[in-house]
Amino acid sequence: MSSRTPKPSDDEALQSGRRRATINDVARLAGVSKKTVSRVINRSPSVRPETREKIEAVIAQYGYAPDPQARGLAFRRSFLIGLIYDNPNPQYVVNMQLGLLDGMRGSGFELVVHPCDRGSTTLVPDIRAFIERQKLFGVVLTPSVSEDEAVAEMLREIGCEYVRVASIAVDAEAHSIVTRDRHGGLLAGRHLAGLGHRRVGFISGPDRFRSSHERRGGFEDGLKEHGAALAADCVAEGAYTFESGMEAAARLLALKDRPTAIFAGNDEMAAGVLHAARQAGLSVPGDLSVIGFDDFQIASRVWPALTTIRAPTREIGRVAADRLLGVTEGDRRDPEWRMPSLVVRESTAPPKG
Amino acid sequence: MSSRTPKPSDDEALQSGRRRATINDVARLAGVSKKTVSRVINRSPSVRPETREKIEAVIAQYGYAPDPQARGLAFRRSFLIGLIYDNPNPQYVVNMQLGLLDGMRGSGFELVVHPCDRGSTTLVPDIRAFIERQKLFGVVLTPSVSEDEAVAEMLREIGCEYVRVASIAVDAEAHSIVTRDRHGGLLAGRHLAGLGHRRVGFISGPDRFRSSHERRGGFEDGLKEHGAALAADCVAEGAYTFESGMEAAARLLALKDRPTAIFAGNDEMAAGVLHAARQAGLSVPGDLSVIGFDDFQIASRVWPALTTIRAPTREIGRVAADRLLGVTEGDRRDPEWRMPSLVVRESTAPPKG
DNA sequence: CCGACGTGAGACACCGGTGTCAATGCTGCG
DNA sequence: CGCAGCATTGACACCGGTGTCTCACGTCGG
Repeated sequence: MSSRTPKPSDDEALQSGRRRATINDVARLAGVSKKTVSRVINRSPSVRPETREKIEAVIAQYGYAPDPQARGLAFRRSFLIGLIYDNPNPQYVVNMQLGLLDGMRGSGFELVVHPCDRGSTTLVPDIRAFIERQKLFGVVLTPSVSEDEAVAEMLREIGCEYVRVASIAVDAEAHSIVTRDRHGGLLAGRHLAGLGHRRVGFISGPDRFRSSHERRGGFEDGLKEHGAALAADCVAEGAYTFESGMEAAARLLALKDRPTAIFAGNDEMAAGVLHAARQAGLSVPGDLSVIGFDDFQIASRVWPALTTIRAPTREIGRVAADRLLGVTEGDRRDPEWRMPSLVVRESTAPPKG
Repeated sequence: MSSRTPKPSDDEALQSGRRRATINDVARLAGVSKKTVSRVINRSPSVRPETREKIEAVIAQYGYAPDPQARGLAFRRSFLIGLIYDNPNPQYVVNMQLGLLDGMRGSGFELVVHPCDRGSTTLVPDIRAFIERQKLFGVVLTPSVSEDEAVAEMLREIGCEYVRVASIAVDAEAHSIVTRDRHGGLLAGRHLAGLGHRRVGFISGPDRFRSSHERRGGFEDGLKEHGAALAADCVAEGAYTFESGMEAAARLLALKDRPTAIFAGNDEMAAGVLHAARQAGLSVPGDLSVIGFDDFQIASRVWPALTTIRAPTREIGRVAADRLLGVTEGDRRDPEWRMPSLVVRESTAPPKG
């Protein structure tokens, strides 16, 4: 009994559940030192099995759980994981959160959310302050912050664990989760060209998003497989927003030789394309096929429901959490399940005539 | 100088910024005890102005910020706020998060997200474990967990600060933020009846959501103002989901004397109504007016764009954070800005003939 | 001039864990 | 039988703050 005996009232509170057990209580009740209890908690191998069992019995009996704050203070590190994002799409954010929580369940870690502004001049110090203040265990970065090298460098400098979710490998394997946007684009290209479309349009996301380029690159590859190609005048830049999609589509549909199909960089913009088509008096998919990217809720809410590329955002989130927490099994297991896939609905059809 | 002098290497690290300053450093450099520094941090009045200034100068010079974990350990409380929700709508969740973060900015608190399952039999113990483990400062509950009395009682029992966001006052004023769904329903009723609709339909949310009843109640009030009423056969129960809205609408549209307008409990279901109308060969708003609730992104993405009731979710979030952190000014200032409001788009029109 | 009193500040223990190092007991070997 | 060597365990300091109590130092009234 290394620690001072508690006042009777304290012990009473513990018995009745009004007070949570601490490591001192467990040590006292098990008749060992708190350090040994600490060893059991941390799975140190140098504890005799019978001692371990005795301690574990007390832990179970009183439902003891170590205090993350005290533990963190001693470890100089908290049990919090930060999600740092700069993404206008709520669907993406929520799915990513759900995926991360899937991967963190039962780990004792919690998720702290931190939206930020990629364009801010104080981006790096802001993120740094956030991490250092809370002594975060690690952070997950999603596009487009994940594509910022200055942020990554700062993270390395301060020694913070991190995982970057991006459409290409932007970092060492341990820090990078690839979303294979290029493959998604390929599926879109194959699908449209396979239906017989030859003059097709593409609406990209913002230039600063790596995914904009990957989706386009894959798209062109897919078209090529069927002998089609993306004409320069059929490319318009959007901003991954509904309005930008609508405007970009209006431009494409105003061309003399207008495309018979449009691949929009995400579902939001694809919804904008549908509106533009309606305003131009074109029917979808009769006069114009439309394909999106993401397969978020909106894809099935609009009319006609969008053919789109499903991005496994939630699954990606789970893998990111696993990676951060050092879980490695299941990660390589069948990488297919976290590849983008084609979801055919009603917005695509062969071209007329 | 109460604390031991650090090794020269430590001091060097501090100077170069490689090590963050602690309260001991500040105390030593200011020539006071750490307790006095603590007093300055906590705005204790019993510090002489000149002493305070001296300490504040050192704090500013070294960019000292107290460690939330150490502080939390001593306070027996963390600087984390939990968002506990059970809401299938990502738009709602993200807007609420943004609002909370608005209110928390600069406070030194962080937001931890915690989705849960209202239907789970272990709901109360799960939430309790979450709070006690992290010693949360407080939590924000949103519908429908916010309407669970067992959860609220547990929170009171363990002495956790909390704010419940709900459509009616479910608790003492300090713990309750009212979203005035009834008023929103009223606006919808006035709008439809004002346009001349007399036979109108209503699709409610799930029974366990208080908002389902409030929106309906307000709706009936609004109809009554114009001498209209909600017939019993024109009410269908949905689940606040797209599919449920579609199914409920299909039932209403199959009535012999079908309604000329439908008020759906939220935008997701309203989108479902649009699909059902299309399948029934009805044009909106020509043959059928549709009005939703929330004014989330989807409302303007569908076609025709939805007339809907805008719920100021983000603003509500900000108020919730203010309330939790004890900010009271600005709270009562102009309550209008956080009332639901009518947004007229293209899905409503006077009935034919 | 003296004692009561209020104010500002420090000493010390404590919050609930972990790191370091020394002590203990047991085993195997010369 | 004596001792090196390993496996276990504990004592103690420490992580970076706060609560409690004490003390030194005026000030003021009698």
